[in-house]
Amino acid sequence: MPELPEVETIRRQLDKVLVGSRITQVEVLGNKTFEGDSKLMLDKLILGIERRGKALVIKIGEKDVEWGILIHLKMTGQLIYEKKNSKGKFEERVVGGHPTKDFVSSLPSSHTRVMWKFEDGSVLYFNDQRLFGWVKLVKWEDVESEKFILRLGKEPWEMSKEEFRNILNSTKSIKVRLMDQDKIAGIGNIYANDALWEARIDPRRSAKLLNEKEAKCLLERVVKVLDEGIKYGGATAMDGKFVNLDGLGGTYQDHFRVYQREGEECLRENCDGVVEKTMIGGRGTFYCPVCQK
DNA sequence: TGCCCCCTGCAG
DNA sequence: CTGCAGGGGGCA
Repeated sequence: MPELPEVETIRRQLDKVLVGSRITQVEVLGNKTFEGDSKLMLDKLILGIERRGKALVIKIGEKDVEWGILIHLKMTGQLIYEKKNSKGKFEERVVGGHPTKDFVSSLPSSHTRVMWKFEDGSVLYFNDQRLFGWVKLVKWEDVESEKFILRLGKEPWEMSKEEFRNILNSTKSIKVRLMDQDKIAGIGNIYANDALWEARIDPRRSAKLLNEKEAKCLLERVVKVLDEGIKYGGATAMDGKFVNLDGLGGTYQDHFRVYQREGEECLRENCDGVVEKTMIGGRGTFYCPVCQK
């Protein structure tokens, strides 16, 4: 469910609350989510929180032995950090991921798959409704050679316009290509739709038919909407349900260009188009048929 | 390169 | 009840 801006928001939040904590207990519920020997995480310190594309990497260790906890939230994964005071009252709750009532319910919930408990009594929950997400423990030196990490393309910010043009050499639709994590990492359905609207490009067009100017513009707009997504803390649709929580209630949804705006007026000045919805590669695709060519 | 699959839950 | 959900892997 989360794309790069949502995962980056979660990363920044966890970085503030988790680094320096010591894991005292780990619980794995069910056998689908976690891969590795969970006992190896016991007594380790959280050293840092990193991100690779849409995956999080929590660096843990003790002395010279370091491990990486790879986490992919896929469509419905959530990370919820909860800290209570000595009276058992919520002191802090940091949430990120798929917007369900799990965010405001008592934990663990029926969707909790992994729990990490820390020395100070705080707990990190990995919840996942649809069981697509995964958590994997690997030695730190093996993180970069993990299959998922190894395949990832560059982040949009690191990509030159020449490199971007090269990855567009495909008969696939431009939208499908933008979302191909092996080619460029981090873009999902929301930001692909919105970046294409920004660049005035029809998402159904074949990637290889974009000219140099269009490709350059598109890369700029990808960076623009991702930056904006991060600035607004990602997109969530919890509609104020974050009351009393120091949460990750992002507000990018208030800035959607076309995503989920089917039937509404195109936001471009002097365009009288109405946003349409179609399916590309099995994913809902929103665009303005008037100004996106 | 397209399709189907992994799953659960919710809106229409 | 069907279709759809912000992801990605495997298959031919």
